[in-house]
Amino acid sequence: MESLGVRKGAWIQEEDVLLRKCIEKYGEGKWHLVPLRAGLNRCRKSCRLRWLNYLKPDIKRGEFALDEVDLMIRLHNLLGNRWSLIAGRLPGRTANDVKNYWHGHHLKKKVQFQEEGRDKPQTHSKTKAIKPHPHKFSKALPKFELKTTAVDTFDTQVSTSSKPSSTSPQPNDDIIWWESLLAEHAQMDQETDFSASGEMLIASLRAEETATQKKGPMDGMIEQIQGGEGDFPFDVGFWDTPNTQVNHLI
DNA sequence: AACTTTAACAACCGCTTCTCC
DNA sequence: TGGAGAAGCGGTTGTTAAAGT
Repeated sequence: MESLGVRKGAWIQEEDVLLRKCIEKYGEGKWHLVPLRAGLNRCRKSCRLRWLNYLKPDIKRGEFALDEVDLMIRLHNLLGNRWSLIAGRLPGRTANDVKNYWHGHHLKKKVQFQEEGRDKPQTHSKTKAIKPHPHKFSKALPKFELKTTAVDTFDTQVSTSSKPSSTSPQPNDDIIWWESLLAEHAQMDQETDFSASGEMLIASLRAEETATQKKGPMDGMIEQIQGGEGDFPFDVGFWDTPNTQVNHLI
């Protein structure tokens, strides 16, 4: 329960200053303490969102670049409306930014294309999304236990793929499973450029696995797919020239 | 006035921690 | 001491209101 009588609506500059000072002093996290520490009459979630979507120093503002849009479309095609995961692969962009852009710009263009009877833009009429693994893993969960639940039709198709056993994790089994899963997905996308998405992910995962042998294959992948801010090929130039750098990986 | 853009809220979910038995 | 349920928290996403053009 949030305390009664908390302020709502647009933030004023004074509040921003208080919040910024508080985060600078105590760091991110412990959001339930932030209103108290900052002396703000706001609920914890309001403070958190204000920081993450607006005040955080590394937030990139302004128009989305073409390569960002391209990557966004690819990831949306792969993941569905998992805005936080998509934003995690777009440095400086927040889930809110991505979501707003998608609704404000991308869907509008999509409708425009359809109305003009032109070739469909780079999106699908029906998203076939891969539901990523849980954002956090319970300590009680076996290391390789996957918890995939159906998102829409795609997941039911995917469920027919033989998933690696959680009880006997074999090296590469998870990669192989993802490989076939993404290959299925890529096949559905053959008429578009998005077929590269799955291969990009697989190539990245393999590279990641090689680079971090000390980790299990899924560890690296999960971290990446969860949208962490670690080093990931997606962020370092793989996508600078969409659709052109994929070939050398194949 | 209509449309677009964007910040913020509300609802929901999953996980962790706490409390009780 | 361990299990079950409740409560709290952080995080995500859909929606909407307000500001801007």
